[in-house]
Amino acid sequence: MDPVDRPLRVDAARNRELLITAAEEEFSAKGSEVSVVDITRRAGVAKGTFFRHFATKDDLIAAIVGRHVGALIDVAENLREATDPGEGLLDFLTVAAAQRQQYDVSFLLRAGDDDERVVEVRNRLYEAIGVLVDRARATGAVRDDIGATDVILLMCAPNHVVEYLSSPPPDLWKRYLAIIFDGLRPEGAHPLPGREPVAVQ
Amino acid sequence: MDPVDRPLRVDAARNRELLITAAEEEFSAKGSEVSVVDITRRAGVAKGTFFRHFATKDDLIAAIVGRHVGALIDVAENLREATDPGEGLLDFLTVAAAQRQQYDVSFLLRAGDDDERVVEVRNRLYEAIGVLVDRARATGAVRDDIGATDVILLMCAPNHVVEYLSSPPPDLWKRYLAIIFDGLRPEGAHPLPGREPVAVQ
DNA sequence: GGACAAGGTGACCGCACAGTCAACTTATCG
DNA sequence: CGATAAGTTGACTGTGCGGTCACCTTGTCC
Repeated sequence: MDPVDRPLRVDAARNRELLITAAEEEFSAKGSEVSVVDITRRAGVAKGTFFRHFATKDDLIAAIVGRHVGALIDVAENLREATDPGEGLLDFLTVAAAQRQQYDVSFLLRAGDDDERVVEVRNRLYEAIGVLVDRARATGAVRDDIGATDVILLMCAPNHVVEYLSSPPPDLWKRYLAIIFDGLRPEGAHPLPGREPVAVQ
Repeated sequence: MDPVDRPLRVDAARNRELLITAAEEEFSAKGSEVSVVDITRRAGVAKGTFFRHFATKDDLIAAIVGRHVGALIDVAENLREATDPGEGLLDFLTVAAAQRQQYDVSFLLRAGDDDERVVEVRNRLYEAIGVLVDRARATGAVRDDIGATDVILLMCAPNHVVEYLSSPPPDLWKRYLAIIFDGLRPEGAHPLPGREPVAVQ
């Protein structure tokens, strides 16, 4: 339908990148309470420019999520071949938490978000995590009564819990990832109530 | 200073209670994104009535936090005498999570909240938790490299993680409390990176 | 270099929000 | 009762938001 996939003019490409970067920085600094003018002010462009590149604010969010979750999917897929699957899963969770420490877009993954692009990339990520969890469980690196959904739900917790501090040390999340991962190990595990929830979304 | 502490007129007392209850229900249903008109509509009173009882929206929030956190402080103080301190700590975390399942006001406890009434009641809660953690650690029920601040930070995680599902089973938090508490036990604990953060706020 | 489409701009719109207030209603008390 | 202070009401204000658009600027291509 589109006549040609004509490339962006150089100034347009630069402004688009400025907007995405500015948005990441704003979301990182202020959480989810960021307005379009906040973003354009940091990017140094006018409001109209924002809406030339992104039809709605949610479009920009989908672009950011695509970028970050795409990177995470790559990490997860590379770790499929890890010789020690338990280490592979822990490595993935570490990379994921470190990424969120810089640009936390995890609130964009919460259920109830109806944007189809976000849902699609989220599902691809969750499939990739499922592979890592299954391998880790098969080798006894994690307890056998947990599944991929459990890991997905717990994945963001190390980053979230440190937000109760007003200025947490930048790598405090490592401490809570270690505690939670110890809870996933088979040694000294107490039986879990209920059953694994069926799926995310 | 006040001339007399004259009691509220009966209709005023009833409306005040209606507003607090309606606010709890709204916060419980929609999270933190609740407007004053949402609350007054559910309470069945006009907007002006809200602002006669609470000077600002934050005043109402402080009243709700006071009520809920006060109840939690009572629970923590009663569990000081528990014969098994490990069970006592787990009982406290269970009651706290169950309470949040109904009315989650944990977002009101996040750092950066400047309301002094909220800060004061929060600190009293954290002191009470500190006693429970110290006793549990002294008897070897929890690993010796964690402290009260760690438990405080992890306390809300079981409720938060289930919010990534669109309609989680109502007691799914029990599963993640069990996993996290297993991570706090001494059996099979791997050494933690970093050190315990100094304090909340 | 000139023509023109692509891109940039900021005043503007409609809306939802927290908070105000003058006019009205009612519980309380002698 | 009747008087009056206490409480209620909803239209109103000001602010900030996401999004629009007519006009202006500039990169691109011959």
